[in-house]
Amino acid sequence: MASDSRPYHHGHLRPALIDAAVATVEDQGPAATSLRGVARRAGVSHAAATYHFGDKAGLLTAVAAEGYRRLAEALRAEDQASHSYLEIGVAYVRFAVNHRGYFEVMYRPELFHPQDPALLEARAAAASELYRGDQPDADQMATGIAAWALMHGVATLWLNGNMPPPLGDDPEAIARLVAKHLDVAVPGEPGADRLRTFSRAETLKSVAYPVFIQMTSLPSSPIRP
Amino acid sequence: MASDSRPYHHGHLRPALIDAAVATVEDQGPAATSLRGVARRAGVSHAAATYHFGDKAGLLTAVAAEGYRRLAEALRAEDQASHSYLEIGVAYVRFAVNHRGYFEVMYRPELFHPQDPALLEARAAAASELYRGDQPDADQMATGIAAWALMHGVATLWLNGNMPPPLGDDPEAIARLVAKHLDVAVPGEPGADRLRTFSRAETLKSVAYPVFIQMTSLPSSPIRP
DNA sequence: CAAGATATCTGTCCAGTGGTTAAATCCACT
DNA sequence: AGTGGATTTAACCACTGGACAGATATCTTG
Repeated sequence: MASDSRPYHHGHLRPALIDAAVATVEDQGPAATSLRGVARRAGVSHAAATYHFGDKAGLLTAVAAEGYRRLAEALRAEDQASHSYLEIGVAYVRFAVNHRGYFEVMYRPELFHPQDPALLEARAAAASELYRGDQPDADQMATGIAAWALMHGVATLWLNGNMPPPLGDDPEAIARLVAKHLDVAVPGEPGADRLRTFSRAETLKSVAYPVFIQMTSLPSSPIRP
Repeated sequence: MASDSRPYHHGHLRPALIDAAVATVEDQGPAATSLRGVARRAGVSHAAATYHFGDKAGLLTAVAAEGYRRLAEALRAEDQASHSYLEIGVAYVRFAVNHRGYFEVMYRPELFHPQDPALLEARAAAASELYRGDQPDADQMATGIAAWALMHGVATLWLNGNMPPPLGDDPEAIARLVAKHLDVAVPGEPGADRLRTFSRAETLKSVAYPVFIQMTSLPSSPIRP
């Protein structure tokens, strides 16, 4: 009832526009992504997109929110599959590379509405799905940030084309290689010496997830006034 | 001879436009930066900017090139001042934060002409200034990439407003905190066990710089076709 | 099933943008 | 003085994001 020959009502235009936006970001880059181009790609007028999302930033806000949902799902799936902290980090890089359309929007707050309730809720939902424990202390948080920053750095440098070619063209392999240099021991914590590497499942709940939930408390990006 | 009351010829329009572009990126963000806005800021018509840089991407190419020059200068100065590998990493983060107008352009190759000769030369000059040694092997390179990715991740997460507030608002302090978790030992290298931390000057030439020079060999960013 | 009411989408208009081109202005040199 | 080249402006084009009125479809409610 909605696919005869271009009916007046699309039926599922909202998700179709998000898909079109992601696809456009993926092959044109975020800078060259236009509201009208996305609408054209979906086969509707640009005003239809405005109706659903308010403005261009609103569309990209929806892209970012959906991205957080999918990132959370990917990390959760990897957790259940491998129970490996290292592999969760690798999954983060894999997500960035395989879904760069989402990823490249998610970490450019100047492109969307960083205070949008739906976006915040998607982040919070992702976090609450992952996090089930106590608040981390400062040392635990620093450890988690180190892991996150390392994987985020690998992902962004790879996406920017800044990885030295001799390292090969497999971003996941690079992530594993680099992760060997991360020391996830929490200083002063009992058993710290046997947690030197990035691969103990036990550190998962106490190190990575606390960081992820803190992420959701959003520092209301100090970027633009 | 060039500052009476708005002479027809500016005299130093090229650098003035670069400054205006950096300032605009700094307080509007890269997405909202327009060629016309930059020209207005410099007090000239947009066509004058086009004359000097060809197009908007050309202007941002010049911004990126100048950014690489300044980054190299900052890292070199820190090296001579402290001889500390850790502090060079901190200086990288400091540069990103204090000169975000440059930094945010440098790592967005979709904004400029990544193959521009002047840009490549600036990167190469920065690298040759820093690098004076042999080609690194794969292990050394992985170690350097780990350090670079970690600091790059800290810098970008901070710029994006994604650092958890409890960590404080000093990005350099966060960089030092996080760096404690980086293990710069090169596996299988003699003396690896005593290089566990991120602060030995001796590792400087053999770890950080090789990465930086490899960076200049430019993988011709696989990003956009 | 008729008749609003509502949701969804289009067409049109506006100011602003990036880019091109011709013309104007200035400067250096003879 | 005046010619030639460098620099800048002005005018134009196609496009963008956004606003709005109106068209079309769907949903209610009688």
